[in-house]
Amino acid sequence: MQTLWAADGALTGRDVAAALSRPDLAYTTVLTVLTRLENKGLVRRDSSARAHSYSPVASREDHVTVLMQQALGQAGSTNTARQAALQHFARSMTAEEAAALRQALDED
Amino acid sequence: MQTLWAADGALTGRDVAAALSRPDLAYTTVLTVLTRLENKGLVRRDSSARAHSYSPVASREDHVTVLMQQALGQAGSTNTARQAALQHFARSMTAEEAAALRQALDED
DNA sequence: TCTCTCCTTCTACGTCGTGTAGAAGTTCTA
DNA sequence: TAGAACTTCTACACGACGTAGAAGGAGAGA
Repeated sequence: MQTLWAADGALTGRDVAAALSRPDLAYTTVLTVLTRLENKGLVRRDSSARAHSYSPVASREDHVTVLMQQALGQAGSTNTARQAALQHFARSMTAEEAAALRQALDED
Repeated sequence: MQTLWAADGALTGRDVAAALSRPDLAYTTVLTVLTRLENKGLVRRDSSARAHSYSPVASREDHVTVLMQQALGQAGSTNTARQAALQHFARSMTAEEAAALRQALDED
């Protein structure tokens, strides 16, 4: 679903349908999905032009961050629970990811 | 749903129903949910005794880690995409969380 | 101006996950 | 042997999602 968001920038419904890896999909299907994404607040619509154009509300990175925070929320609300979960997560990462994360933490 | 897993250890269906914060729930409802969790591989069942007992397959921390990795997967498959997402995530954390994560990374 | 084309909006249908639970069948136990 | 405790089967409502057709409005060229 969000796969379409790889093509970033403001796109019209027709553009999105064309950029999609699924040419068989009906145009109205794409529109419906875009409308639902808009209702969920993931996408913003510009209705000024005749062909409405859609753009992502948040960057992909921001979106992933929200998802990760939600996942972390499953650990519980206490600090210790969250920290324990983070420790497990840290051990699950590849070396490159760990390095990138460490660097980001140091930059602060 | 997973709220029940706060009470850890192997519990029988009756135990789970009792430990639940919702006394109004029918016993069979709890059983159904447990069976579904088992089908999803989140819970293991021991059918040796008459009253089957259920225990979590993975610790809460492991489960959260899987969820976080899935979320991270939304960033894309390339290293740069994942690292960018991790950097955003790092900035979204509280100071305590960042400290815990840093420590876990250092322990390695 | 009229007609064709493009675009949006409305409505709909099947499927799946989930919350909830009753009915029926099975097995201990007093 | 009867009752209690358990499991299993089946079911229903509901919301999210994927998919798409029908209808109606507006711009553009003849």
